[in-house]
Amino acid sequence: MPQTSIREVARRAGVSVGTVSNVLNRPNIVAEATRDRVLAAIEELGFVRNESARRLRQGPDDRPSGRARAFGVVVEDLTNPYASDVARGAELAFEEAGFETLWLSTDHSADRERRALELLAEQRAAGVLVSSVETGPDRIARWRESGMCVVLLDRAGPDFCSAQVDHVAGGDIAAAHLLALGRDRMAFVTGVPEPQPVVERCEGAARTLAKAGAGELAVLTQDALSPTAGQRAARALVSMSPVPTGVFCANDLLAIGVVNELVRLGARVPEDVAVIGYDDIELARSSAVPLTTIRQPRRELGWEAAELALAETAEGSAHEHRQIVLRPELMVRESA
Amino acid sequence: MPQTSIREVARRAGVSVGTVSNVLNRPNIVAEATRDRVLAAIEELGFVRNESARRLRQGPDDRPSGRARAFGVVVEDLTNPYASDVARGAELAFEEAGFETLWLSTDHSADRERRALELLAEQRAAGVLVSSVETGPDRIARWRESGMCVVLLDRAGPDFCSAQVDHVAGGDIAAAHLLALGRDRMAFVTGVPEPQPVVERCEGAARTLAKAGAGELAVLTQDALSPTAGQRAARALVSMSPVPTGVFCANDLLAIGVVNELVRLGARVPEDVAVIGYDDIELARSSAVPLTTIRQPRRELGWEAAELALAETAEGSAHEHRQIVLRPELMVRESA
DNA sequence: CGAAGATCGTGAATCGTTTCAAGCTACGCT
DNA sequence: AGCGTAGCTTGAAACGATTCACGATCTTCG
Repeated sequence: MPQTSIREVARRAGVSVGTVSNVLNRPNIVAEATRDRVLAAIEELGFVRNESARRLRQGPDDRPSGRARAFGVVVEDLTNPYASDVARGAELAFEEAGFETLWLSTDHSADRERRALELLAEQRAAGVLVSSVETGPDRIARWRESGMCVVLLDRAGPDFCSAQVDHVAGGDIAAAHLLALGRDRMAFVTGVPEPQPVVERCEGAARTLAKAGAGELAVLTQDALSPTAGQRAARALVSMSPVPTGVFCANDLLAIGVVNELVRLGARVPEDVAVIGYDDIELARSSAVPLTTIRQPRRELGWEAAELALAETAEGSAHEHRQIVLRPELMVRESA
Repeated sequence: MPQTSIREVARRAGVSVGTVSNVLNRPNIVAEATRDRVLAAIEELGFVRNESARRLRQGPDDRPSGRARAFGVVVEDLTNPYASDVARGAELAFEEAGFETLWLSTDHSADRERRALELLAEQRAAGVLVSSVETGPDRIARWRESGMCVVLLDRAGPDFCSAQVDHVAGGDIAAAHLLALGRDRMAFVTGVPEPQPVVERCEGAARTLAKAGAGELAVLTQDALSPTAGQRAARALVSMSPVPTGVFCANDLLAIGVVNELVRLGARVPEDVAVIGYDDIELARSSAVPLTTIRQPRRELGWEAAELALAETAEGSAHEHRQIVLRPELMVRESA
């Protein structure tokens, strides 16, 4: 395990360590012959830069030392395609700006969230996009003080940059569409743990119903936001009296489960029950009854959040926090 | 940005830097009063350990210095639920052993793959699980020389530990099941870019067909492994003559698209065409026609790979490479 | 021919943390 | 009192890469 260091490369090439470093960082100021000799030595020894050492001693002597060229993206569950698409969008923006992206998921544990942010702080990441925020504001303030910029994903906060989708508007759009189809006995299907955005979708829908003078929005809460939970919800729906004529689901996975089980139980979609989902995952387009749904600009969300983080990093203390709100979009297919 | 360092904490608490370090790493050898004073100072100054410096100076003076307590998981596409489940399984094992996990995806780019592995090498990660391997063996050998252990995911290699699912057996199981149902006009639906495992599933199925003396396996290659690609495949299937009676799909997403479109086009599943998928994603269970599919032990795969990596790291040079092969399992539902 | 640039290389200082040998106290024992 | 010991603390030496003020050559031109 002889950690090949820059020093051994220098010895092998018959130059000083400073020159090796120059070959690595400003190849153009080194004479070609020397450069080739150094590169050859690097190749022969299989030298790989030690990023820790590099970060430790960094920046011209006045600048604060040692920020990594990396951002973290902390979300609740990376196995959820919504989250991984947002992360991917962010990664694209960061990559373009020459930054690495660290994907971290908290799996709904406050402990893991704290751990993830602590990790990023210890790594001296340039900043972080967080969607899951269980941590108290004091602790966040502290990380920020230590120089890491924090952008909220899908949440808002007075002292933060944030990028979010207008979920209230999404709920409104969905409910208005169902009302326009004459479906005024409406149910909202959701599952726990219920993320804030889902709560807002429900509010938006409820408000629109109230404004239109239609009946109450019946809320069915399942134990997850998954297709199988949707199937259970469908069974509950058909046993209600009267059976709702419009169903708005907290996400597409639920909606797909609801539609499949409704069809299975003999209800026609959308004739008997109109169903509308949320997210526009790829499957929505190609399920048995193509799903009408609310499309969220997912990659764009991640991309915009990343741009905010990059701006905040670049602008330094002159920075003013900005809140970006993206509007979701109704995709009309066949289920409603 | 005054990077609060251990030195300032020491000054504030009126102790030496060595003592602060001891509070951080071996709290029990420090007198309680001192420890409290140091902890208070840390709290007041908002001190966060600099992980780069820590890693740089590490290990008792003989051991090779500076391996991070982190492993990388490099897969092709983290937005694919299969990959993220494998990664999650690995993360669980690593977490239990006190290691961090870095998720990296290559998005089918050899460049990004090289970048990802280079990144891990530069970070001095303890090791890496890779499923995407476009990189030549010489370069891998080099990383390994530099002390990083490499475990192959879903691939095998003579000089590596590896964990994989027996895809040939998976193809065999699927084809045998369809044969047992009397479906001997069989098609295989796949998409490009076609991962090695998919190629093996196809081989397994073809071999089983040949052994049974049934007809050729017709192969339909689409431009992706997605539901919409599946829909296109379905349209191609019904225009074949004779129309195949059994369809084996490279993954469940394709299969769901195939089933939905077949139903839409008026074919009955499984009466007219039996369809079998691969992966057993959650949706397979709850699609319009619950999907018969081959279940892969995904988290377990990640977990086992992680255990191999941990073992290799622990055993050092005494280590002997092991190949783990997990067997997939037939899940009979309604589509076949 | 000699001074002024231009072009390259050098090597010591530095980043923040951990480790370890050595030092310091307070205490118990003879 | 003298000595040993246990319990804490100290301070300096690493770790590996980067930077920067200086040298050392080599060109160019009055």
